Amino acid sequence: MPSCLFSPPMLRFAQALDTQLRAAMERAFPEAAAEAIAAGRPLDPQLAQASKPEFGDFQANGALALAKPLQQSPRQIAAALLAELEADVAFGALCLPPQIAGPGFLNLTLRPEVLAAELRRRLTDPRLGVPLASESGAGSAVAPVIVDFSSPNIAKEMHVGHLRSTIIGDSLARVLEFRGHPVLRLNHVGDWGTQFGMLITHLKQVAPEALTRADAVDLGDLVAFYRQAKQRFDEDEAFQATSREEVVKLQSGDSVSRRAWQLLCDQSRREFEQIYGRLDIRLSERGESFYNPYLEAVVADLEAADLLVVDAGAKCVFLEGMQGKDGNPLPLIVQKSDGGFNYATTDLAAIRYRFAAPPAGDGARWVIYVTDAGQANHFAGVFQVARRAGWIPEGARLEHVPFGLVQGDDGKKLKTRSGDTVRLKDLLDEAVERCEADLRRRLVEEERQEDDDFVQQVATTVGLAAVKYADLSTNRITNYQFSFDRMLALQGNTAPYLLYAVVRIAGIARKGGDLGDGAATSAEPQAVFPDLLLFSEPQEWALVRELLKLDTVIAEVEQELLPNRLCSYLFELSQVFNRFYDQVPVLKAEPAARASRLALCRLTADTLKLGLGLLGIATLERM
RNA sequence: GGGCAUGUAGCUCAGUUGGAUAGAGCGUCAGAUUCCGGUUCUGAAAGUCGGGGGUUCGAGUCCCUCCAUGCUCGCCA
Repeated sequence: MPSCLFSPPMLRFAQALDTQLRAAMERAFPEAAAEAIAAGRPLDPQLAQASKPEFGDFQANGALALAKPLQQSPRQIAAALLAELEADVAFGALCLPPQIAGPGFLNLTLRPEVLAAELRRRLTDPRLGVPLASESGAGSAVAPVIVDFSSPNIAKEMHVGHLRSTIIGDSLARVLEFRGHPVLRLNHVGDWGTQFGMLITHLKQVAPEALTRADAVDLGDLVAFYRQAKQRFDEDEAFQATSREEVVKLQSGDSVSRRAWQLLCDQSRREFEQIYGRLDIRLSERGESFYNPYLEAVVADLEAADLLVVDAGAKCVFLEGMQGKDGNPLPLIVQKSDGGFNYATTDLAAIRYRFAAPPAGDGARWVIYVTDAGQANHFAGVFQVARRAGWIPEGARLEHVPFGLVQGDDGKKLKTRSGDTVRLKDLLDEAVERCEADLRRRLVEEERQEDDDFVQQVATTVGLAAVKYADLSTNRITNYQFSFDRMLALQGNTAPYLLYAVVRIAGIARKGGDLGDGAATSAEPQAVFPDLLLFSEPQEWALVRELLKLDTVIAEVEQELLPNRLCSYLFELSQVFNRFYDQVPVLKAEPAARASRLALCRLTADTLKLGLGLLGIATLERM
């Protein structure tokens, strides 16, 4: 593992310290260091974020691992390292004298003036210290990253299952975009395949107008027709045969079928767009049908690579290291015995196209699939075949980003009382309605007067924020229990709690605190805040340290593709800020302290807004 | 039966290359408030990290095994 992957706070300092520690180790133990380098495993100081605040900012654990090979006690080794570090002028400029603690940990604390200067620098940095990917030297940032997410099915309504993919995918795309990657957000909608054959066949018989006129039926009707069609398909062999013929017609470009299909897609698309609009999500639609022209080439490629086997009439690739029910090798079917293609073929065509160099493809170097964990096997198989076919360029990343189920209070898959799947639209509506009711109750209690626009605006923002935040704040791989009561709670790790911290800071600005944030009366931050920020209270230092962690957290989210890490950080930042706000006066402080404290407020608000923005969550000035 | 994932406080969940006494929120109990919005803050109780074995100076984290739960396993997507 390269050393740039560790994740203590403040990447820049961490990298400097890591270098200094390595040099110190080489000076302290030249023979062991030389041997280690010769063996291809240079001595590692094991620099990490301090596990507790009282241990400082960083800790180096390397001494413990060296005890055995060096035949010395860990504390002795730590002492030798410490002596070398104290002779290093650059280290002394960065850190206070290190402490040896416990069995042999070396605790490092950054100098207050170093922290204050870094904080001051961030006040004038719109990126808040987060480097662009191109600046951190991580490969070429020109090749697009493709995030494949949301992917609802035509003629079906979006439900909670699409919620997670949509929200997680959007957040990951935002983080990657912020880091400067060109991101292609692809909506791989289910707009192709057998279901259209049966739907069109059914509609031709019972509601032909739906296939020739836009708006003849709404999505709700379509969903009902879809159910009926599915039922007939399962029961009626003649219907099945007609449906299959219809699929063939559609796939071969028959104009009547094609037009009917187009109308169905348009109808669904309007519905999807409403949801995406509400959730502030941008997506480029590129459905399964897009890859139709490439399906035969996929099979031909696999044939040429000598991977295809015909088994029971179907063309398949047998997967390495995967077994089916009876212990037989597991095939990935790319062409059915009736000559038709299935979803594996489409997914293979998509991978092939996405990695292919333009203009024949997207030229991606990194492709991310955000789908539920139940598809892990499917993607493992598809990815394996794509690799063996040679479609994945050297050094490219191809990964499935799985997520768990949304469950109800009973721990089972979320359903309505009547047992149906929960429509996404209804779920969002309920969140906003509950927020509004709660807000109106509070307004009465606090005897506040607000107009309807304000109430609507706040309820919508908070309601949608709560839904998104609840989804993003748990580790995506585990199932999570959906609960309006928990996600809308005003305290705890919830969207409202975070939003309230932003509101408090806006309150300080309204009461006369100049945050230098571009309001008509304020000048640039350079003029508003002193060059030297002065902090005295422990609550201030805690906030300084928390604020400076942002760059590390973003790097971690990008590496692990785990938005919940960002949520945890923003929650902790809000807690540290609330402690500061509660215990340290800002507006009533002495002028020198006041300016520095306003700077903390300003950077806290900026950090929360930026972080929530990366989660796709809007903030408010009042609530 | 095979594969993958999950199992941490009463509940919902974190836990970053293996590191110091396992963390948070809710709930419970006990406190704070002339103050920038109390949607706040301080503190306490609460754990055999599913069980067992192993590797290691050190294991919630890695390995083996067993148990429980969920998902998945050739022509749906």
